Amino acid sequence: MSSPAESAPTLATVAVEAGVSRQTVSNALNSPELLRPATLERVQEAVERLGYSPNRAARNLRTRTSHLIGLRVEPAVEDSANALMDRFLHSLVESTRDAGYHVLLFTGTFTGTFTGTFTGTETGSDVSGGEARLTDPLDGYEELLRSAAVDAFVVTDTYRGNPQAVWLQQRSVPFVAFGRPWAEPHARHPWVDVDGQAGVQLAVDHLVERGHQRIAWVGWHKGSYLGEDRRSGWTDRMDAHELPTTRLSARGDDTLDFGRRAAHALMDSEHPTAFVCASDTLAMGVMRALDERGLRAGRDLAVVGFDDSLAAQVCTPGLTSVRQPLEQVAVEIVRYVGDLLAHRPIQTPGRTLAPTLSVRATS
Amino acid sequence: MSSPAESAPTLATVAVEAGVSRQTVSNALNSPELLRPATLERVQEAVERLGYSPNRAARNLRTRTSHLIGLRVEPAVEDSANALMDRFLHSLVESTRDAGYHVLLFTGTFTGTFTGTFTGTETGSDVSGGEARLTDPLDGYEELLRSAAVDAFVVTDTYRGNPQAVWLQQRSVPFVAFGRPWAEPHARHPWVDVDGQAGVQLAVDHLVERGHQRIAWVGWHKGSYLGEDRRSGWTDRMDAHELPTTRLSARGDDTLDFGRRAAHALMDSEHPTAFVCASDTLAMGVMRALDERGLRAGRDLAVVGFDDSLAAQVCTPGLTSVRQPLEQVAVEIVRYVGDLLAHRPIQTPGRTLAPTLSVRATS
DNA sequence: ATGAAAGCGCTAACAT
DNA sequence: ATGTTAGCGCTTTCAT
Repeated sequence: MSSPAESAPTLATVAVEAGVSRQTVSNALNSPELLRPATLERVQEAVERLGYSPNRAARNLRTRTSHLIGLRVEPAVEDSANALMDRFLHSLVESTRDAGYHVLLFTGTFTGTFTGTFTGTETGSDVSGGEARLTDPLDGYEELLRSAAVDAFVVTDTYRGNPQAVWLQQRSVPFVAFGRPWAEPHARHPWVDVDGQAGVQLAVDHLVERGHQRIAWVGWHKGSYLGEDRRSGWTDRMDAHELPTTRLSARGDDTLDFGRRAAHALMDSEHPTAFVCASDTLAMGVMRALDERGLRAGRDLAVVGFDDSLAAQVCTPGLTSVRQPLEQVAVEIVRYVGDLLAHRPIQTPGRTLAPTLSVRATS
Repeated sequence: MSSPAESAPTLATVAVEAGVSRQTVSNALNSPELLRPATLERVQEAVERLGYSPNRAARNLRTRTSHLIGLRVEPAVEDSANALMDRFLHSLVESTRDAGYHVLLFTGTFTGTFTGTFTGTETGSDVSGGEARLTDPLDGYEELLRSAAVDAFVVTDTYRGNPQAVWLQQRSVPFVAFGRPWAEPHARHPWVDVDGQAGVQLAVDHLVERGHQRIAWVGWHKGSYLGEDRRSGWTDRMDAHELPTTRLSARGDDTLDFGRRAAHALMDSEHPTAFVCASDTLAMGVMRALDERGLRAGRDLAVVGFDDSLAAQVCTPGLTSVRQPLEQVAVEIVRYVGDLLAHRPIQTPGRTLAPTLSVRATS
């Protein structure tokens, strides 16, 4: 690279430059403790002088590893506050780098378009309040693995009932999931998850401390494991505080409009003083409903969201929200990937991390 | 993969299965037109039956390509509405896939922490209203290139005055920039950018149509090329409509708090009826200021942001915002990457795309 | 249209 | 502690 014309140096170039054999250069890089200090230094100087970096393809071919971790990205959902991906992605890239890996992004091919209300779990989908693009949830994984393009996968969309997990496990594909294997309690792959129940408990306790008694839940359909987990934090703590939950719960799509309509319905009949929501998107819908009634979140009623999205941070008034420790999630995931690839036995197959509450003006 | 024990099939396995030589299998994959239809079909059946995918490392070693495109990700900035990355990233992954490539993510190593107001352009930084993590803007590129891990880069943070572009060009690194080479008008690398001036013009015309006459600008520091480009859309159209701009402009950090303070200051002395902002983050700050004065965006005053972030979409009232055609940006970038790697001459070194205006309740 | 030979750059296994 | 040999799986000549 130092001079554009000459081709990149190889092990052989460095070997000649340092006056040693190719193997010694290889050892200097991979097992420096084998070299006599003087030789090591001579080789390192040559490496430095030539600007040598070992060719990845050659190394990958020989070692049968790529030091790449595959991550399938789903389309960003419009009209939703769910911007977790940015934060998680960077944390993941940083963690993988510290472990000597890189992240390879891929995507599924779209198999069609779906309009209506999403209910099933057999295909991935991105619901944006109406239209969704359907993708085969397994598309892309197989080819990357067979071609040895990646060593392992990080699977993030397991919350839909993760059909991937079953398939990947059957094929003994190395992967770590962000999300518990809800539908398969006996699954034995490593996973990292955030305790949604604990997060909502934090929210409820916070609201009770603030004097609220009629606290409503606005969440997702009954079929959603994640949704029910978060909701259980509400029922648990409400029961513990001996507060009513009857008719104070609404379940539906993860859309702004459902949050809005649910809030209107609840306010019409049940007069809650606070809303706890399964997502920031729903919370934004609740805020919209309050606004439409001339009410103000934080003064007239309290609202708490889930995800601590950028929208929660910058909207007015600032939305109190449960924050997932994504940085820590990424670190734990990469640790598991390391264990997997080193064939170290996985002691605990899963790890649940505790979220925190970002308190802002709406509560 | 079909049976966990047996190792992955290779060209040789397929050749035996199909009763041809290894070379013929290779041809079937890479130059199918060379084979007689009957032979081709026989080979394809064998490929299918064995679940064969060519080993990437071996192919990469031989062809000296990786079919990987490197993208450096910067940390997600907290307390900012700037969630462009999600949308852009997915578009890029999709476009690259269609072109037979994958995206490899990497990150710079942090060299320190910075507190205060960002002004320089010599290092990358992420300003989050106070503390920033500094990274060497070139870190990571060189090693990936020397080791042939990637074929080319997509460089996204060129708006800071892109020191990368100069360095990468000097080394004749193949890369395409998202963002014009503002500081180096004679740079000859391919780039794709969005016309910020045109976006703001759209916003101003929209507001004038709505009857506004005192339209204020809330933007970034004078040193920001991007910021000045967007601002010129305001001055241009204001002049064209023969509307005043004097003392109606504020420039500062890209933070919610600056937007808020700027809005207060402008309202105290200049009584604007509308605000056009260089970013959604600033617009959110303006909305905060309005709220603090008991005013309502969309009823009492108009506000327009830039980026069409998720926050703009879900906040109440919905924020009118300039939307960048990121999907198209990604497509154009990948087209340039293809030209670059195929050594096709680059006809036009840069391409500017027109944004649109997403009109919502604040205007 | 198909096959044989060579070699990309590296590291594992073995020898010294 | 260093050198020698072989081969990972593929594609690029070149020959048939």
